[in-house]
Amino acid sequence: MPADPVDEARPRRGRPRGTSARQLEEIALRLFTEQGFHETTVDQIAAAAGVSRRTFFRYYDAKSDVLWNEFDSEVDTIRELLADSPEGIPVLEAVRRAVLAANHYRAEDVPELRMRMNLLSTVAELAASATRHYDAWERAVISFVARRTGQAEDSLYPLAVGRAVLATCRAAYERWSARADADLTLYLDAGLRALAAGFADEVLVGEPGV
Amino acid sequence: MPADPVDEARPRRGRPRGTSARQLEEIALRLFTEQGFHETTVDQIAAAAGVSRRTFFRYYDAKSDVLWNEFDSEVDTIRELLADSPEGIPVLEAVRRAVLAANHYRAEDVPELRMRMNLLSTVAELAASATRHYDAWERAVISFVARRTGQAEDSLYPLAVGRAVLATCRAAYERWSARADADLTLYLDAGLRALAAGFADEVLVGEPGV
DNA sequence: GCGAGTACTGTCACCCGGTGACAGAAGCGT
DNA sequence: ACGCTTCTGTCACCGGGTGACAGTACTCGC
Repeated sequence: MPADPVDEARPRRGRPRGTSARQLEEIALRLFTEQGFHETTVDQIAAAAGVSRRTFFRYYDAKSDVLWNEFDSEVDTIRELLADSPEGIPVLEAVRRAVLAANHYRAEDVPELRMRMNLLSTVAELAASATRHYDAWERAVISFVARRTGQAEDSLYPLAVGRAVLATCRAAYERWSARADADLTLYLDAGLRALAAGFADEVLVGEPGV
Repeated sequence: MPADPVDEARPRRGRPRGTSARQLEEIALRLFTEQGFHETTVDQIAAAAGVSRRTFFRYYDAKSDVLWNEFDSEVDTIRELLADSPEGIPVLEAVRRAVLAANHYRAEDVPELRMRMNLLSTVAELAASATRHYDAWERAVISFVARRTGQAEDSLYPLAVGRAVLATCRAAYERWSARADADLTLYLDAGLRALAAGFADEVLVGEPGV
């Protein structure tokens, strides 16, 4: 995402924008759900927003980036929460708290969130694009673990923890978006607790309260 | 990968193949390391193999698939090892053993393996393509966990275990390909043991024996 | 109000990855 | 020799993504 440093105060200098990253995301989400990801061309999204194809690519580097707008901003939240985390508690416990705190959505945003996540986990190309966006997320955790354990960021354990935490969260996201039976944070909590317990056989026997 | 059911006995019916998936992989790996992934076009790979561009896409569905040839076959090994796993031992312990057993490479294959992994973890587009290939790997673990714990395959815990295991292995792969200081299996073993211990702070303090 | 600078926009041309259709090439069996 | 089968090359096309460049619509200083 090249520009768009948040919708600031009105008085800017040059020509005003013809659209916004957020508007493009909304339109894209609607078109994707209506007619499918592959069946929707960038031209269509751009046309629906009243801009040219070239302009679309000035807001997003790729067609598959258009649904990640909101998610990307969540990373900063997690990084801050981890930085403010108290010293005493175990690493995974701190991570769990930060993740849960960052994943509270307003009830009115939930339907859109579910739509987006359904697409992100269903369409192969979108799932592939996840890598790049989760990277920053992962690095936030990795840095935190490396700092807490006094290791280099390219050491095995910080790397493994960062990836495993992310993987667990993605499992929770997916489980949640597939069925509409419980709160997202409930799954995140259960998954991360199981991870911290080493996925011992005892904790694997039951589903979290449905 | 559409066709290529392993190089069978010679006497086949129609026109003989002009190349093989393996040869294309070797050529691609060489060109990618020499001049970069993006700088190498499919035309170049095909030309170096003496076939047309169209033929390349009959061996691989995408340019970014060309380095996954060997890896894809490894999945069957893991699935079999998990199926033959004794009943008594914990789930994660069984998974760890299967992964370690499936990841023994002949010393002469190691340089190529490292080249490939370097590219796969360095080039963004290749890292993104990993999703699809790891999927089968993940599902093997998920099925196993679901069977052992008596849960559905789309339940949270099997999903989380499968993803977390894979994530840990990827961390080990990456750590290994970045530096050439120890055996791959050593990192896999250390990572998976740490995962089974819930990444408790005590085990995170030291690097595995270097 | 008027020009200068600024920040965005559209148009155009181009490359490359990926696909469907179809004809041709090179082996097999009888 | 012939048909069948399997692989191949050529061609045409679509769509994602990019660089270059000109145009547009603002704000600011005067």
